[in-house]
Amino acid sequence: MPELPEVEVLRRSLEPHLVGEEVARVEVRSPALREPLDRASLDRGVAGRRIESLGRRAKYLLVDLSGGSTLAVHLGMSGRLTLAPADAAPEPHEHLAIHLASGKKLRLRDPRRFGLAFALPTAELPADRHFAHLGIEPLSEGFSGEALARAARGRRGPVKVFLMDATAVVGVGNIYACEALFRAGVHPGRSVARISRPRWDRLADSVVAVLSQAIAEGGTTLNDFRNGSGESGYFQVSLAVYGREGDPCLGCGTPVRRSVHSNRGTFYCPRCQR
DNA sequence: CGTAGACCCTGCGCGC
DNA sequence: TGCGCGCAGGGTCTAC
Repeated sequence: MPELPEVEVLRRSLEPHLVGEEVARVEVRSPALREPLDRASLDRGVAGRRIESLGRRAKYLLVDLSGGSTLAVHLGMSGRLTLAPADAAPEPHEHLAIHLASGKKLRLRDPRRFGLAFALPTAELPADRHFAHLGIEPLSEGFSGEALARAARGRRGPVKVFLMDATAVVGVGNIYACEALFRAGVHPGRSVARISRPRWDRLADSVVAVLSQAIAEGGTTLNDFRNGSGESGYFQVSLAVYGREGDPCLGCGTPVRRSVHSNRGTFYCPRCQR
């Protein structure tokens, strides 16, 4: 489910339910995620603490806890984080449950197990190996065509791969990379070395527009977390090219084409995107 | 040193 | 209907 907009929608929808809650206990049901869940570290850094706020960095959801501790959760490809009554039967692939003193539990389900969850002292977060290498936040003040051009300097390869490279820009995954490139009229296979400044400007604008719109649209359907259904607004988002191979381009009617970049499907209009 | 590709894992939808 | 195949929104590691 998660690129930046999905994580941001999740953050906003969970926050009012979680802030002020106290963590009663941490239940590690199955530790086998991308990195094994560390029961002792989660106990130390999460159990018994109060949730103060929810943040986000890249595609990580950050649960800030009392005493200067942070719980970081990454949903990978198939992760779902939902609220449920504490006595609700565990779902299949429910790896972790954060039990709250109020009688609810925050549960992490992740069939493909590409996700992560770990605790760390908040002060150590910037230097932590999961975060230290991350690039610019696309919805932050400093993001612009100039910032993109600067990040791309000295790099090669297709611009689509660059947009999805978290050491350059964070939060842009496969869907929104395709959508932003379509909106900007830029061919996904174009080399980053051959992107003019006006194109970088258009690309930056498109990335911001696509992510913002997705957040806004996801935000219209975010009552799910009360009933724990786990659905998000994801499929409500109107996609222009992603998943539309062979269907007419919304701009010119040319069939949308699919190619592959670093093992990820790429959707684009061969006529509108150059 | 970058960059391209393989790989981690399970589930689902499609074509036969 | 049943089954095998390809594909899936993540990141990282290795071989060039």
